[in-house]
Parts: sequence; structure tokens; C-alpha cells
Amino acid sequence: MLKQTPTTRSRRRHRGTDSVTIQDVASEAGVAPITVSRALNTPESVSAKLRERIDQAVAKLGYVPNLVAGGLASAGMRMIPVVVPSLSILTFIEVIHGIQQTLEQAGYQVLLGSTDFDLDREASLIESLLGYSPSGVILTGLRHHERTSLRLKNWGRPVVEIMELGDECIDMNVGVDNHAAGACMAQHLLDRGFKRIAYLGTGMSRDYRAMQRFEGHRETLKTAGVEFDLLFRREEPSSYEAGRLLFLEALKTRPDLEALHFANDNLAAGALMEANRQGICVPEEIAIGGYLGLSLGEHLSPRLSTITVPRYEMGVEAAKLMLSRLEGQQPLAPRLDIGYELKVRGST
Amino acid sequence: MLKQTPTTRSRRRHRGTDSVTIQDVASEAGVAPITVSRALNTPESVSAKLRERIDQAVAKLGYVPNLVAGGLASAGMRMIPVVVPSLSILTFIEVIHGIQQTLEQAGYQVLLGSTDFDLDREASLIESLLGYSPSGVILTGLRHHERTSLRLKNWGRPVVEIMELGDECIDMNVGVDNHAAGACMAQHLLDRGFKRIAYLGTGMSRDYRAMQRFEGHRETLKTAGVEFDLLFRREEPSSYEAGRLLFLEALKTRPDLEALHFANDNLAAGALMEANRQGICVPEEIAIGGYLGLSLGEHLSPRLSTITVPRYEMGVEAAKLMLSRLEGQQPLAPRLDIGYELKVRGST
DNA sequence: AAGCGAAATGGTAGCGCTACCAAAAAAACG
DNA sequence: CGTTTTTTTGGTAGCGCTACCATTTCGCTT
Repeated sequence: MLKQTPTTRSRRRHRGTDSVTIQDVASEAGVAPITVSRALNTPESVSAKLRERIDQAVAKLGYVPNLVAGGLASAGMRMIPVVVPSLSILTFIEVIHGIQQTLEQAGYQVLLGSTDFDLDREASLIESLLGYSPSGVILTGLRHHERTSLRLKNWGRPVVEIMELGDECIDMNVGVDNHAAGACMAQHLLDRGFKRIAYLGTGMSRDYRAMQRFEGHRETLKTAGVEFDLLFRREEPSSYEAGRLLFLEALKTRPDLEALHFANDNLAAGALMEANRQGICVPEEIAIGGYLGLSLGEHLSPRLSTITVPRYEMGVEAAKLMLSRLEGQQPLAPRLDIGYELKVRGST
Repeated sequence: MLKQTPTTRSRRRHRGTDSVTIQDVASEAGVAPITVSRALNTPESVSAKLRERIDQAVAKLGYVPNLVAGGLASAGMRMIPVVVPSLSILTFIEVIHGIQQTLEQAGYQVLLGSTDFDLDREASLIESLLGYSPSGVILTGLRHHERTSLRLKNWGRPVVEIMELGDECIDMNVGVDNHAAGACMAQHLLDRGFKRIAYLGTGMSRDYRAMQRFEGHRETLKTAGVEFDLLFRREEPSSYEAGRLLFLEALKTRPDLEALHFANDNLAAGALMEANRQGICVPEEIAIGGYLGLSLGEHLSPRLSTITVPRYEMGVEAAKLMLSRLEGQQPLAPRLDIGYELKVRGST
């Protein structure tokens, strides 16, 4: 008489979801559950014969692994939270896009988190995201709460900080030197012969990266011996409208301005479109420079001079760095300067 | 003599992460683990005295619940996958933003998935996303593989289909009547006195919603007795550049066109900017209408006439519907028409 | 054919939490 | 006061999977 194992269904004493489990597949294929597990996760460690039988059973039963159970038993959940300040800023979206495409290919899923530029929210968000037992974390910027950094350092899994470049990162870092980028545009404007140059930005008390670009701008102008403290700022989020308002404010306050250095292309585009509307000639009456390299800039008249940042690529590289660490290799370098490029077009 | 329970640490025989567990909190507070669980999940079912002691222990030890274990033991993972065709299309981003903001507030996280408009990819993506045991799913459109729909129907958890409106949805539906929106813009152009009106779009073989708008446009023109089959299409994704190219192609092929009805504002903006560049007067020489209501449209000269769709709000409403179902209530209505609005501005 | 190391398979015991039910404590009742 | 009802707390047993280690099978050598 055969030893009677409880039938597959009667085994479920309580709260059983009826979904197909690894046990069901194992019974169907006549092997042990662990063998099914291996056939799916490390196929090379299972003989071809069994592997095929198991694959058939999987197909027949429509088995979908329960990643939650797997995640609990082993380490990771094959998820990577991506924490950004805002989802209404195109830049972050494009970076996320690059991350998502790259990670999804490798079988990881992206968990979305946004902090609204608030480090407290970031701290508690990350804390709760870690509860999902993700395989790694990608977050924006290098400035965090002390306890956030410490927690992630001790966490022992890969962390990539993006958008910004610096000496002290938690684990890995992909980004752009904002200070240098700001200096670069300022230098360009000086090279064009402009003397009275203003920097215009929004939400700079929260978005400190825009402030870093301003610092680069400021130092460059100072070195050149021209007026360097011309700063116009508003506190609302960036938008075409905010750019328009900054533009009007600057013109009214200082009609003698020769060039406007905007914190990003959204603002610059808003200003440029308003100039068009008012019949103000760019760059003859006033020059306009931006930052980011949004495609919109190439379609405006005149085309917008800007500093392009490969945002999608930054996401891809951040994801690649993450993946190389997840696959056990040491990444080639834990820090990657994704670079930027000055695009001189019609507006300067 | 007290019964000796194994000490907290020695209990971990193998592969123990050192993280604080519910057991640690329980020991610290001098209660059973299940009581800690209750204190955190259903505080009202625990006496005030114990609740406070437990809260203190939680704070002292820095306990963060392992949601994976919780998700395995009970049902949900407090995650909602959001599946969209593409992350490079602003529309979807704005909807996702609305969803994310609303769900995050309620303590749910958004898992991102993109299908590249491919129903096969959608099917396998959803299949693997279900492996995460999410609390619900939000996906784009009403057209899916038969097996995808069936699987989700049998899945037994809330599903919201967005962007589109129809009689047959899997579970719940929030969206816009694309057919009517297309007809609305076409009617507007007719009302303006235009007779030779073309529809211009990209990727319409994949993005069938753009095709639905075209159908509405087509029927309206047909009823009006004017030429109704003027269609220009390209297969690349939407972009300003694609709009520019469609514009040039249309003008070359049919110089007698009076109005251009673009499948979305990105295309329309690209065309409008090209018209500006070439000195073609809009709407005197040719009128341009869009769809979506991107803020860019309001800053162009002339301002872009369009049909606005409350994208962020659509996301919020989809998330609210999801939440109401998750919290056990029957939603007021399983179908919500989020509506649209014709914005007549300078370009028509 | 016996002996040996390597490769393939299986048994057991959790991962950390919560559903279910039972027990204890507190409150309400006659 | 004892008894019933209600509330609060705890014990046990998994959720479905995989790490660890033991066992079996296989190929190869001498």
C-alpha cells in the first residue's frame, strides 16, 4: 500500500488561496518541490530530463511563482524602489524611464516613491520601502537625513544615488556636476560678450541642485569681474508659467539685463515664448540660456541654448550599476559622471 | 522556575538577517507577538496600556514591519501595479502621478510596468506582477488578451482600467470617451467654417485610442458632407518632431488644407512651432487643433486650441476607486467618465 | 568490479508574520 | 457574589518558498 500523502487540496487547512503552488507542480512532475525551485531558478543545476518534465508541469498547471514567499525565504524581492523628489518634473520621469526599462529587462520591478523635496518624508518613505525587502534602492541626491544614510549604509544592499555627483555617497553614485554645469553656461554667456547676467530659478530653497548651479554661475561671474549676484527666484514649482513670470519680473526690475540664465529649460522656454509673444528679440535684446536639453528647446524660435544632460542614460547607467552589484560583481567604478554638454543654439 | 524560551538571538539557526522582528518587540514589551501585530494593524483591539508599551518598544528597537512576511501570511502586499503602454508619453506620467499621490497617502506603493503598446508583453507582465501578490491592479485601456482579462476577473481583487471608457470592463473603469472627443474637435473645426480638414497622428496602429478619436472625427465630417478620409500618419512615437514632419507632409501633399486635427498636443505643438518658424499664419492660413490640454499649448503663439483631459484627476479618481474597493466598500459606481473640455484658443 | 569524487535530488526546517481558535481577564448581569 | 457575556490576550499552525545539509545517482578511474 502506498503511503498516503494528504491530497493536494485537502492539505489547505485554512485561508488557502486556490492558486497553484510549487508543491502542485512537484506532484505533477513527480519530483520534490525543491527540485522545481531549482529548475526555475538555476536550470543548469537540474538534469535535462527533469527540467523538461517540470517545464511541462508548469505550463500545464499555469504555475506562477509566488514571489512573496520566495522573497521571504531567500533574500530579495526583485524590486527596486526609486525615490525622487517629484513626479511632476519631467527630468525625474526620464531618469525613471531609463531605470525602469533597464531593470524590467533584468526581471526587476520599479517601486515608485516621491518625497516632494522633503527629507523627513524621504526618511520615512525609505524606512517603509525597506519593509518590502527590496533588492536595492535608487534615490535622488546625496543629501539625506543622517539616519537615512546610516540606515542604508548598514542595510547591506546596493544603493545608487543619482542626479548629483559628490565624494561622499552611501554606496554608488551616478550624476552630474551641477556646480560645473552652472559655471559652464555662465562662462558661455560671458564669452558671448554679455555683462549683465541674471540667474533665475524656482523652488531653490528645496531644490538645492539648482542652487549648486547658481553657485557655479556666481563664482564664474565673480571671477570675470562682473555683477554676480543678480538672482531672481520664486518658490512655486517649475513651469512655463513660472518662467514667464520670472522673465517679466526680471525685465521690470532690471531693464538693462543682457542675458538670463534659467535654472532649467521649462523656465527658459516659458520666458522665450513670452518674449516671442511680446515681440522681444532673442538674443538681440536679451539672451536666454537653459539647462537640461528638453526637446522642446529645439523647436522654439530661436532654438534654445542649453546644457543637455543625458537623463534617460543616467537612469540606464544607474540601473546597470545596480544590476552589476546585484549580480555579485563589484561595479567597475562606484561613481559615474554622466556628463553634460553645452548646446549653443539661437537664443544666446 | 520560569519556562526558558530560547533567547531571541540564539533562535536564529540559519540565514537570519539581524533585523528587528516582531518577536523582539514582543519580548521587549512583555507580550506575545500576535499582540504586537494587533497593536500595529488594529490598534483599537488592544488595550491602551499594552498599546503604549508596545509603541515604546517599537520606537526603542526601531522596528520596521517586514511587509513581505505579512503579505505572505495574510493577503495583500499593499502594492498596486500600474501598467501603462509607455513612460515616455507625458499623459501616462500625469495619470501615474495622480495615482501615486493618492495611493501613497493611503499607505500603498505603486509598482511601475510598461508594455510598449504590446498586448503580449502586457499579458506576461501582468502575470509576473501578480506574483508579487499585489492588492489590486491598475491598467491602461479596455483591450487586453482574452486570457489576461479572464485571469484578472478570476483573480478576485480590484482592477481598474483607465484612459478609455466602455461597457465591458474587467472590474472598474475610469476614462474618457475618445470617440466623442475626436468628434468634438472635428465639430468645432466645422463650426469654424473649415471644410478641408485632416487628422494627423502617430503610432495609430498600436495606440488604438488615437484611432478611436479619428473614428469620431471621421464620422462627424462624413455627416457634415465634407471630405472625411484625410488622414496622415507616421509610425514613430509622438514627439514635437513627428508633429513637425506630419505638418510638412500634409502641407506638401494637400496644400489646400484648411485645418489640421492632431491626435495630441505634442504633435500639434510641433506643427505650430514649425508654422511659426516658416512664418505661416495660424489660423488664417491653416488652423491647428490638438488633444490633451498640455500646459505648453497655452504658451505658444497663437495659443493652441485643444481638448483638455483631466489626466492627473483621472489618476486620482482611479486610485480612489481602487481604495474604496480595497477598504471593502462597494464603490459608488464601477465606471467613471472623467470627461473632457474643448478649449477654443487662438489656433483655430 | 570495486572505489571514488562529482553531480543531481531530496528532507527538513525555517523566513516573519497573521488567521484561527482557545484561554484568560474584565465587565455586565441577576 | 456567582454566572453569563464581552473584551482582551495568547498558542498553534501555517502562508509558499528556499537555504542548508544529507543522500542518492552517475560517470570515471584503476
